[in-house]
Amino acid sequence: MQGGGVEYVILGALSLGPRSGYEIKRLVDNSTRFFWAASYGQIYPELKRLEREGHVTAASEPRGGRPRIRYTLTQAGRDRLLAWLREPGGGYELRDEGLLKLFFARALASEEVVEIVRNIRAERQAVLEQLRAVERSGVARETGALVLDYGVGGHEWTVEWCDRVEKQLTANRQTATTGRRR
Amino acid sequence: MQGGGVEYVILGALSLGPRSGYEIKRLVDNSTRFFWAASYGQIYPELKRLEREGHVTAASEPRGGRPRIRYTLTQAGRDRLLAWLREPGGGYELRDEGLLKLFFARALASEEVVEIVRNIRAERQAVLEQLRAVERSGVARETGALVLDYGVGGHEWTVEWCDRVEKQLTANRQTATTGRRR
DNA sequence: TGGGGCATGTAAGTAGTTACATGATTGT
DNA sequence: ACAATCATGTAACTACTTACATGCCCCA
Repeated sequence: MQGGGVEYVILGALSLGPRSGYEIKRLVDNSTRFFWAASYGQIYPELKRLEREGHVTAASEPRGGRPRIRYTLTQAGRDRLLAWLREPGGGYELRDEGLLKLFFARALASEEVVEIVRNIRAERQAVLEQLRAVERSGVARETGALVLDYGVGGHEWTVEWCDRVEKQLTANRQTATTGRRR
Repeated sequence: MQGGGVEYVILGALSLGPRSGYEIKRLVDNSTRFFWAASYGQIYPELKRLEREGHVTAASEPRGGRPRIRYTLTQAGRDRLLAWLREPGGGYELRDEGLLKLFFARALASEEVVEIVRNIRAERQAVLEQLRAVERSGVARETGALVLDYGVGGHEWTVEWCDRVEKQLTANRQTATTGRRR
């Protein structure tokens, strides 16, 4: 995936129908951002680039005195999207501060380690809530619902994992304090 | 978390004992990279910055004619690490091309959607294999083992999710083709 | 009449990757 | 003699975020 990847977010968003940059950003912010974020600083310049390359067309459609540029996918753009969808690749990258902390938590007392786990749990629980709100809002349709299901399920699993670990850590502390083992 | 975050990877790595930049990179590549990657282009300049700031000290310890700079955590550096570990924050960022494809897969026939799911599965299965290799190698100790357990469990869950979805999608296709429902 | 949302855009800065340059040592 | 690994470093580039600038529309 050369060129960053915003390209496909935009092509994908426009495959659902013509949209303005602002509307694409809205779509990103309440769906793809959970697995692929994008800022205005990426979206607007990329829309211009895609227009130059003939993958989208731009039409000025002001709403009242408010300017508005509606972008539409061209056939070339649709072909590009389909080609990408059919490519076998599909890597992922994660940057998780909570896990990084947990990884280096040896320097802490076990009560403090539990604190980190609780923070991770709270964080994921909050995301889970957001995902469930998306679910209720019914924004996700068709295949989009699959990804949502993955997100909800995965976060539920993570929250349960945190609960298990917390119990395990506090149990260890108990037996250690009581001196029953180790 | 200002300043990018490599800072804490390095501080954390050095909390396990003095190390060279090269050795830190090795540690990153076979453990933290799964949730926090770092390149030489980040590590070496950051080590110099941390030295200037008094969080680490550098000592030239050549191995034969081969140069080698061994960095050691100072008390200030250890304090910095502990302060960060105790901060409540702990966000995460994900960039997953497979999920992005799945999200926009409406443009594809259902056999091709299955193909995407299979690709995601293969990708995760490969990571799972790597994690299990780390597990067998016994590199992870103490709290590091917790994160490894999370990684293994999470990837197992994902692989199972892919299997469920694949079955579901092929079943739908069957009934659709047979005309039994919808 | 003021705040929030709609709407577009960019400049400046930060972060990160990649590729290259250099060279010694160890094991086969 | 050759490859792999140890070891340090940087220049150039790409990517991304943040903050700002601008201004209209709608509703309370």
